[in-house]
Amino acid sequence: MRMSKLFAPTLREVPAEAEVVSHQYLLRAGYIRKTAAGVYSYLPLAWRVLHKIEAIVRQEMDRADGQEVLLPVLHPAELWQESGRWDVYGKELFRLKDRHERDFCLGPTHEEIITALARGEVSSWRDLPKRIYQIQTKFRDEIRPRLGLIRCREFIMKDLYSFDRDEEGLANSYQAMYEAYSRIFTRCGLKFRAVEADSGAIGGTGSHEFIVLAETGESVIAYCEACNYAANLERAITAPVTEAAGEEQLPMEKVSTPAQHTIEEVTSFLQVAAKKLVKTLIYRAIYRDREQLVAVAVRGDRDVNEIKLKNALDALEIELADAATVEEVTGAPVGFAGPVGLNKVSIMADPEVIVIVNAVVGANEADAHLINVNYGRDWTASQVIDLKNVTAGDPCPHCSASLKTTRGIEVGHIFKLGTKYSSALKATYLDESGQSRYIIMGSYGIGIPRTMAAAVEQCHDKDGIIWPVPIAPYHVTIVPVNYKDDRQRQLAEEIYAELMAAGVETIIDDRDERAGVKFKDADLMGFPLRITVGPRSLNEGKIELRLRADGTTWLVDKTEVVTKVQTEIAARQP
RNA sequence: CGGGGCGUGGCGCAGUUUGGUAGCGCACAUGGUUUGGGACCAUGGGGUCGUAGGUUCGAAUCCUAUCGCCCCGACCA
Repeated sequence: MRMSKLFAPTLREVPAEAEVVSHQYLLRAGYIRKTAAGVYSYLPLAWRVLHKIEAIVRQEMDRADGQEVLLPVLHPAELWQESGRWDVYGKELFRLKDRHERDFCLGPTHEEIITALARGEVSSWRDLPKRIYQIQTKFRDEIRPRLGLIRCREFIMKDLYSFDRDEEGLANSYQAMYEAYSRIFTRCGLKFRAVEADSGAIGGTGSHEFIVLAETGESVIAYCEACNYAANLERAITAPVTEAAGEEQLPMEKVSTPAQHTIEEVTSFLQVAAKKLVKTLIYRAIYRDREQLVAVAVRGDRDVNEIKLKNALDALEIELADAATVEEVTGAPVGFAGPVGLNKVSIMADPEVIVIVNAVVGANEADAHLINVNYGRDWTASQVIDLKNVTAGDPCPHCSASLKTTRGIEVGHIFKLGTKYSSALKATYLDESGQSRYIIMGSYGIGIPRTMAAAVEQCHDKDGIIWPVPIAPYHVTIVPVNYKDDRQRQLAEEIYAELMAAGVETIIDDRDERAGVKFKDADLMGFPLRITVGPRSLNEGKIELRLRADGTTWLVDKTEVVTKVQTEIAARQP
């Protein structure tokens, strides 16, 4: 490709709307342009990168017995009503009507479509297993699109659905996908971790997320370097605490703590560690037909994990109760709630709380706390269940080594669905004994543009993108320092022709621009290799080959350029 | 949806407080000088100041409404 013809307008300045590096560089280097909030046009360079990612995904899906199809974007409401998600999916679903006032939506995911397809076409155990996938544009009316390509309202996703006869079959499919995903992201040249995830509203019995490690990510994960434990913070757990040793239980006592509301205030006022405090929060749990208030007790140095709480309560939504409600329930202003004598609501306690000896808790009256509170003697919970966020340094639940935390971008998610959709949509097959059974399903997604953005988040420097070779839009760019110089131009064109003939994906910067401009653009666009044709090396009869990643430069003979380029590219294909 | 911020040429911004008919840098075009890390000089083109009402002799500027965009939160494969 000739730079003079390439449609990749670069920007010197950072557009004001771009906050994260992937967004900034993809805009500046001419890969994408925004069409509306969370809706982007992919320009030629981006489209090449996306194709490369898709090609890797296809190969691995096919290798794992996936079969590619293309399903509709436009979904009739009936299928979504049948699964119940027409109501449940909420405002995130893009809805529309046709000219006859019939309801449709734009597909945010395709469980309904694929399950409806399967129920018509799969009838016997002989038809299973099947693994069907597509790469297709999805629509989700996100509450807040953000971070450029990382959270869009329209995006390309690979989604595969597995259909099995039983749990064992599902386990096979799930494992096959787990391995395929690991290969995909490895082949894309990305640093990632597969983590245990909350399966959320999608439901099912198991789920892993594939997280590309990057500081700007929306996900926080906890992982152990000593064993292979890794989980999204939403569901990460820590090894159970053992009984605190030795300390003798003292008589409970009320102390005055005027205007000491927060954990920090109380710990410094009473000179006790936050670990000795019980943080008591009042939550409102919302169900389909009712609401319920609960008190949640975690250790003073902990944060409540609202996902765990929501799951434990099996509620549709949960939210912190407002100040008036807290006062009504506890009889005290916010900041003085405690589990002792709290009888208007049930109490859910984190296991760490009940082993504290001589704890400090709110007294349920203004400006007072209780000290030397002990579980069992002074109060009891209606349920003791893990409700906290783990933090770095907590012991690993598997091996007790110290957990670490890091941020990342969720690029893939695999779910065991079980019969959630097959039962709702009546997708059954006849087993070997002639009995009708629901098909056991799994669903497995990869965000393609998000993967591209995640790669940029992970692979860049102050000058621009540094593409991993497997997903780079072009492998090498040739920069004649002065294209108008006959000798440089001829040699550059010669090398270009040779590389093209050898099948190397090459750009030649044939623009009448100053060298600096071409270098800057090449760095910004992130091609892994750069060939510089200029007087310096030309006078020695050599060509310069430079590695974008670390600036390594080789002076090679003209006749060896193609081989050297091919060698360096091959060396960087995981 | 709650909180905050912003809409002025393709991009980045000034001008708004104090109303007087739009400006700077980049990019773009032409000519010249340059040419190994975003050159310089000269000339030039391009903007109903998001939109709609209102106030006023006069509105980018004041008022009202509305649309769009960004950030934080809630939410979310």
